[in-house]
Amino acid sequence: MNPKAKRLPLESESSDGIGLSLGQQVRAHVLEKIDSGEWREGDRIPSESQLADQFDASRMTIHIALRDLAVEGVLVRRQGAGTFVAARRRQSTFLELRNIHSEIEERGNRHTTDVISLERVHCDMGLATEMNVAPGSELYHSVLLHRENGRPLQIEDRFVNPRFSPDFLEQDYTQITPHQHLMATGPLEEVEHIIQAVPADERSRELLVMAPGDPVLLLRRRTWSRGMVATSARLYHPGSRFSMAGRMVVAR
Amino acid sequence: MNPKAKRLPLESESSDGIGLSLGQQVRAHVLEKIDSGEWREGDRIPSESQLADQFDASRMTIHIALRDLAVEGVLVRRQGAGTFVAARRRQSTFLELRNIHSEIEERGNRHTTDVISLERVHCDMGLATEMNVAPGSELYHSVLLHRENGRPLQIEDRFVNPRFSPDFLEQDYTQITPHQHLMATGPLEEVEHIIQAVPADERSRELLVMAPGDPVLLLRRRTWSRGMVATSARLYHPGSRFSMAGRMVVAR
DNA sequence: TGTATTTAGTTGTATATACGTTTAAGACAT
DNA sequence: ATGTCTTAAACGTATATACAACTAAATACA
Repeated sequence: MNPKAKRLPLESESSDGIGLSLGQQVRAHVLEKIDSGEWREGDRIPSESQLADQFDASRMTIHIALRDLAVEGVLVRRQGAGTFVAARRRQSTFLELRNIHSEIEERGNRHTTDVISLERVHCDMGLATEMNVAPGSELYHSVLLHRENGRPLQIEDRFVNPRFSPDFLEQDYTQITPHQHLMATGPLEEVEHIIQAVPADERSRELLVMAPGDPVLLLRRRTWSRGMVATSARLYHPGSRFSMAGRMVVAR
Repeated sequence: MNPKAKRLPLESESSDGIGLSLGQQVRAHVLEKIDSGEWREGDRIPSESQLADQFDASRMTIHIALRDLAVEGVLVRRQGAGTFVAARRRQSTFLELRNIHSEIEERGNRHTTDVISLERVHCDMGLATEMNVAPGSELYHSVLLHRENGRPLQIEDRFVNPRFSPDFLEQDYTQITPHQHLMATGPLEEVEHIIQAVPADERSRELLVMAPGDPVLLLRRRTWSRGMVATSARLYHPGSRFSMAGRMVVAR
């Protein structure tokens, strides 16, 4: 690299990095490439030297920026091989977006889905609050029954914001899960979970083939994407056949 | 600092850092000081220059080591002020060690505890497996009723390994919670949580003053410390008055 | 006494350089 | 086709230096 004038600290002229230090610009650049999807999981990103040329920075500056991202788990670096986009961080079991499909398959069992209903609805006040839309707005509503080896395990009662997923009703939910479709539709930004034990209502008792007196373990989940409530789901499970477990090693 | 001979990479002579790079030695040193309790939360640690002298390293080497620890959340660094030991990382709501006392107080309510029983027991096969001790071993057993503003909210049914906390039975659980006592007894290493919805048994219905048909939200928790199962607890909550909620922003 | 101002100390950022370590791919011989 | 060797490329670690930015305490001043 040619000798270059000392740059004025904290005074950067780059088009997309106003006010950011060089290292921060590099960081932002990498995160933007990943967020935009241009660089995907496992992709190799440009080498330190290439980025150093591109940003007119020294290799050490690039090195430290990438190193930080590696410590944070965004990148994986392999000496001699290169720098790669890390696999998305797994969340802890409870807060993980529990995907009934993967869950069942991980146990080596067969997952099937019955579509109970799939329709447009207009929301009432309560639902409008829940989905953060205007009362009376159109929403998509699906009710599915998930089975493990034929045995009912979960009723998925879901409302979807059409603005988030306009083609939600056109999918074949015997083939993919709404979860899969929605995850492919937009980036997950925030999740809210509420766990409750409730008495079984009639629909649950019938669809889930529950014994009298057996309560329901209800998981309510709202997810945010692109700044809106993308979907709100109620997941009903038979208390006698379903529990949620998580184990964690305490940090430090 | 005096000019010093180039050190042979990866060949360190320090007493407690055999085979570790300089940066790793610094890292290990800092973590050891924190783990041993010599440096506590909020303490200011030696400056980069002091550590550089101490390790006969350049300030940049120290800087990068401390910077990494800051990214990981072990340290907090304030330009101009110094480097401090960070507060212990909070865990996410679900997996957080839910402490009924803080939970109630955070809502601005009054927490009281009834001691239902507190005794020595000898464990059967199932309990021995659960606590990972020999069948017939002595265990401590406590049953407490936690109230929020006088209203029953949780039955805490707990077994404790005497080897972990020999003085468990001598505490006054109307004043402190077992949770507080146990946390002060040893470092938390691992936690297992299982959440279930179960029909209310007679004891729960009575103690928790539950309506007929109201199910119990049961949280089972085992914690490991110093390599053993320190305690196993069953926390019973009235389904109609209790839910667990958690909200998280998705990483990245 | 109370308020600015200065100053020493500390971290933040960046560069240029040097050499070690690891990986993957190509060359080559078998 | 297979295995070995070489080599270029990529990351890892460390140093010395320079200056910017910030903080807290000391100092000067009104």
